[in-house]
Amino acid sequence: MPKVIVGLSGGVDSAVAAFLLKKEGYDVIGVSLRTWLSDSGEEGRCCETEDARRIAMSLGIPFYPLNCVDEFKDKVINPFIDCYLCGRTPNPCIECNRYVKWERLMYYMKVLKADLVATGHYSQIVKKENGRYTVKKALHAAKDQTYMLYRLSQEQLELTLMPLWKYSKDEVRKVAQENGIHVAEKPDSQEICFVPDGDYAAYIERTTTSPVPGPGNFVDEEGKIIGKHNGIIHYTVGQRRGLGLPLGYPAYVKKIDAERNEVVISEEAALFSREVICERVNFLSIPGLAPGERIRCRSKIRYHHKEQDSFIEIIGEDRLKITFDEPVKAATSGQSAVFYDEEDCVIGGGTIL
RNA sequence: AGGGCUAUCGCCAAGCGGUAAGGCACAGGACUUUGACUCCUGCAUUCGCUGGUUCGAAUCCAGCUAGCCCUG
Repeated sequence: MPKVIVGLSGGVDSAVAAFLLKKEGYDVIGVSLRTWLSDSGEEGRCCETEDARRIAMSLGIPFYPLNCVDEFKDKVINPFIDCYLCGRTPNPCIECNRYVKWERLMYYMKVLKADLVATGHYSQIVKKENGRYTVKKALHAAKDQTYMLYRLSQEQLELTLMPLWKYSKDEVRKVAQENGIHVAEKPDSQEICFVPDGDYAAYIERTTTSPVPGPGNFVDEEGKIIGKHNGIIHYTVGQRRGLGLPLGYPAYVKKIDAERNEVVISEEAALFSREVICERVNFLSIPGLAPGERIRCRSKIRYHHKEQDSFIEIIGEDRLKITFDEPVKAATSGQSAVFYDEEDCVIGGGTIL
């Protein structure tokens, strides 16, 4: 049977993924990626090695805790910080998946002479008729994680198994319970794994050696000063709470102007736009778009967003334009947009400019 | 110095003699493998102060205080 390297996070999902693969007869090896260490030495939710070790032991599979703190810092944390310092809003999970998780899993797959890697993501990997690999929305849309996976490479997808694609979260927990997996009731992960307290701004301030932009002005769309902000890293486009601006109507962040150290405020209606431009585009189900080619798809501009009818087209060197039928709210620079075809497969995605 | 107007939650603001609307802001919670959004809950025993009238006053009266406007 093929030998498969399973990334064990210490949570239920990857544990059950490993369990299912073993049951199917795969030669399963558990691997845990230690991606960061907090000041106190505690581990984040994404890499709780001890839980992972116990899971591997109870499944009776070999287990290797692997250190990738340096890569994680280089590929995820530093870009995350730089992104905020530029007034944008990063999505570290997407970068981590592509450049740390899969990169490392594939590396150890080769080192351990395994054939495949596997994770506990809720997503299906499919090979399209054109020979390209892509991810397809999981059967249970509530847990669909294709959005976080759009940046994976063809090679990564080709050699990956995601056994949970047809399961719901409840079913996964049930499988865990029935088979004595001790993390069956463990809560889902949330927050940024390397910022367990959720205060990412404080994290940036104590972590970076770069100067962090300080307080500046809140301005309205005409540029009129309407208040003081605490520093641009504290805000994100579409944000409402925490502004402290009693304008009489709900006030939202429309734009962050890092150059002027200003945060532009508007009412909700001004947040909508039909066109969104992306960079760093990665295609999955198709090799790319020809100049002038314009295809119909459904696109989402954030993880918790349902896909909206749209067209996509290339408008320049690594620039893709999405045109939505109906305006979408608060497209946020730094977040990702992902495009789906009529079969719920990911066409590709990119970072919103 | 005269005349007028206004004083209700952090901000805005209803109320006009019958026992304090609402919005914004804020806090807490839910949701969530990113950040947001959203949703739910909470948020003035008290109406500038002191007296008075009344069964009953934020609402009427008087004085005081503060702010704004006009005239000098």
